Amino acid sequence: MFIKHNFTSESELKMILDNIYSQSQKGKSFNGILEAVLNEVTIITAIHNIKSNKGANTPGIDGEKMDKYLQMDKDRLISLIRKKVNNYKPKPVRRHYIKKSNGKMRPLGIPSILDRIIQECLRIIIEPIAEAKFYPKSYGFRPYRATKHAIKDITTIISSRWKQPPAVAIEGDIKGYFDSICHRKLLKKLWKIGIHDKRILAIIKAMLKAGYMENDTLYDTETGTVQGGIISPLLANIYLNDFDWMVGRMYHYTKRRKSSNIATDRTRLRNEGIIPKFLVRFADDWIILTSTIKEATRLLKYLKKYFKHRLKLELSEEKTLITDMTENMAKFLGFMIKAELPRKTPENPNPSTIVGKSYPDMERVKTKVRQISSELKQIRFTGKNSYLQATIIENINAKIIGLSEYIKPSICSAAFAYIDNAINKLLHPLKYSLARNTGNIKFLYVSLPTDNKGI
DNA sequence: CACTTCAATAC
RNA sequence: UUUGUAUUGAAGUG
Repeated sequence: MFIKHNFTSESELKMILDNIYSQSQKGKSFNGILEAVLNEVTIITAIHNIKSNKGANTPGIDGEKMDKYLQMDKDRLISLIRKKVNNYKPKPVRRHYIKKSNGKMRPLGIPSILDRIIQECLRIIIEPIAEAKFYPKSYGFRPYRATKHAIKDITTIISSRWKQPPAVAIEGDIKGYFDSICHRKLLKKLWKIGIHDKRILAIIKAMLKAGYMENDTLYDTETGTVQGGIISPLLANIYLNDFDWMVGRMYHYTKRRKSSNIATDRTRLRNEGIIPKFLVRFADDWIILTSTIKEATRLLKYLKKYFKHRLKLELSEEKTLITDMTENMAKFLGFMIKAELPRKTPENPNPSTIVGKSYPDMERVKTKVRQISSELKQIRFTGKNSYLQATIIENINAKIIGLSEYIKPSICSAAFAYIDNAINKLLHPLKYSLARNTGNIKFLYVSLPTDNKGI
């Protein structure tokens, strides 16, 4: 279908986007996308969306900052963007390396501000098309979805009364995912997902092929989508969407599923010899739950080939693991997942059905606590400067709350006790105290010293 | 009550 | 020192 593109207000744009989503969900494809992308309202909202991004003042290769475009006359800016997009030649991205948590370096590609604006214009229109066709159990980079939903999904799958629970996990790790995406295959998938506008595909292709500048030398980008590009997360999800549904069709979304009653369906599938398989994905991190080691091994062998030939991606030999969660824990998104009998309760003194449980990954918690502790020690060197002390404490509070909120959805009492203990030990000699909220969940919070309460 | 802006954290 | 999403906190407008 043709996308309406004569909208004149932001609310009208929102309605059109809602409509695109529901049409796309019905399997429709779209053309005339470029006109909607270059509508004045789209351009203005794109700038509005990204103007206060953290990197708005960090320029790309051309040295221009966001201010320049914010100060520019509106009509001039719009015609500038339209002119640029016509026969689009995006600037190469600026290379910058940042440290990852594991010590390795991550190559960022920083597009010029104008290219970022254009990417956001595209994202606004394309996102609802893709979003409607995405696999429901893909959680990374998607609106209204977070890691806790992915974890919850896994534990409920294990817990939902099975004859033979899917307690064997294939933990998948894709080597250098963003940087390995095959341009040709990605463009095919964009078409397949419903983007039937050749001009849009040409623009995206130009973005992918923009190249990068490092030490005044221009390098080609023959694979990958730049980490730092506004549409990159969306493209990354589109690239793995076929994989998601391929695994999904093996069991959860199989065409053999007929009954609305899950239990009868399950029995029938079992009688047909179909073994449960559930994929949960978060960006490049994925896990498949199945019932036996044998089936997991068989599937993994197939998936390695699938990734290599169908996606031109490689699975990490060391980090792609098969785990029997009744014996060992699987790691996913900073959590440890276990399949075990539930705790004994008066109502259920002899539990027999296995349930899925998630715990914080204590190794990660410990390294986070070490980081926080070293910052906490800085307070000693502030002397009597209470303003400086308050700043440090505010900052540490933010970190403790951030960590607590993240691990809260799992079984976290042991982790909280650990954090509590570690921080308290440091606080005692510093004569600070630890506040604790009164709710049912214990969580840690370094309180401001009483004489600093007013700041 | 609903909406906006600005910090920070996690992946 | 980028991008995306989620979360928490603060401030403001009607």
